[in-house]
Amino acid sequence: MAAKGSTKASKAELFMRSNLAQELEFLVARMRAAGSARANKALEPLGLKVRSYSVLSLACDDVSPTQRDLADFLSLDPSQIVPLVDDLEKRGLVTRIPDPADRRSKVVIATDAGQRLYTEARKATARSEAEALTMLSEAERAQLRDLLSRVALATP
Amino acid sequence: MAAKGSTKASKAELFMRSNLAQELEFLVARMRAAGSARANKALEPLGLKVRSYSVLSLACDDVSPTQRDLADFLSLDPSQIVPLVDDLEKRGLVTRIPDPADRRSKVVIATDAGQRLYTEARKATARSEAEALTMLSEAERAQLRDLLSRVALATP
DNA sequence: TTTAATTCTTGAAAAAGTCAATGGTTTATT
DNA sequence: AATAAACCATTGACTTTTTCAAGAATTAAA
Repeated sequence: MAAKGSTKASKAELFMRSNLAQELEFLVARMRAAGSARANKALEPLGLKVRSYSVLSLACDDVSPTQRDLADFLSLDPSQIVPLVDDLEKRGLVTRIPDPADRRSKVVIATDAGQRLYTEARKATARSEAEALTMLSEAERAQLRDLLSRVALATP
Repeated sequence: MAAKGSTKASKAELFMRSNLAQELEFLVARMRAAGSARANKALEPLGLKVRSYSVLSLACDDVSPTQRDLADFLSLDPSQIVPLVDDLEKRGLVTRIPDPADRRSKVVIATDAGQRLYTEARKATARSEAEALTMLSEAERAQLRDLLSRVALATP
């Protein structure tokens, strides 16, 4: 093959040096696109997506999340939580428990079946995350996790 | 006010310690949600969104992106690029130039007006990014940028 | 030359996001 | 205590985004 102006490899490098590629917002969006595609694939055999997995995870945790809590923490509209919990509840993975302290709220708690499925799902997302981070050392992964959590969990 | 079991502050801390909050995928999704909301607001006065800004940025750069390049680099379907470029082109900010080397492709290049708007828009996104990173030192921001770019720009 | 791939584009369908309104409940104000 | 204001889950309408498949034009491979 003769020189054709630009090979595929050098073009990729060109894009990596673009101004946009230096912007954090772009890098985060790109990482999220690749990451959620990969995670969705890993979760598919379990009948979960990133969204429903996130709800299930919090329902398994000891945080006793109300649906409002879920909406806030997952950056979703409260109306989006409804069908997510509906689906998990229909499948017997979580239950809505009216909060005794505030009967407006419903706390979403995992059933035993939900806990078991979560254990499997967590393995899948861990593998998926490891795949995404092969180019980083263990120390670098810890560093990235620390920096990201400080930014992502900052109280607005 | 009497102790009510859990204050709002301690509940937030509880969520921050949840298993989900340790997952990179989740942190990235959350950071992206907050970041793109903020950036969209910052770009609104200029008639841009994160998407159209990204296209404009690459059209201003010296990478001569085809629409396919834009789709790949921005993690979008090629059919999503069409209306984005349509809009920018209607506003006289970019032009579609048929690639002489491959007449199937169209290279998207910014006009002078596009370059000028981009200069303003870049200031807005820079401010937006700075707002999001107030809790990090300059060294930590550089570190985060480095780690993120190594992950987000890795050749799949 | 024929076949296969690729690029842009269109259009349809599914999924996700936004927003206002409602019934039931709690908090704040008077 | 009574009234008003605020809040939660849910519904429904609406817009935007995403995903796919197909087609015309062009290039690459056989």
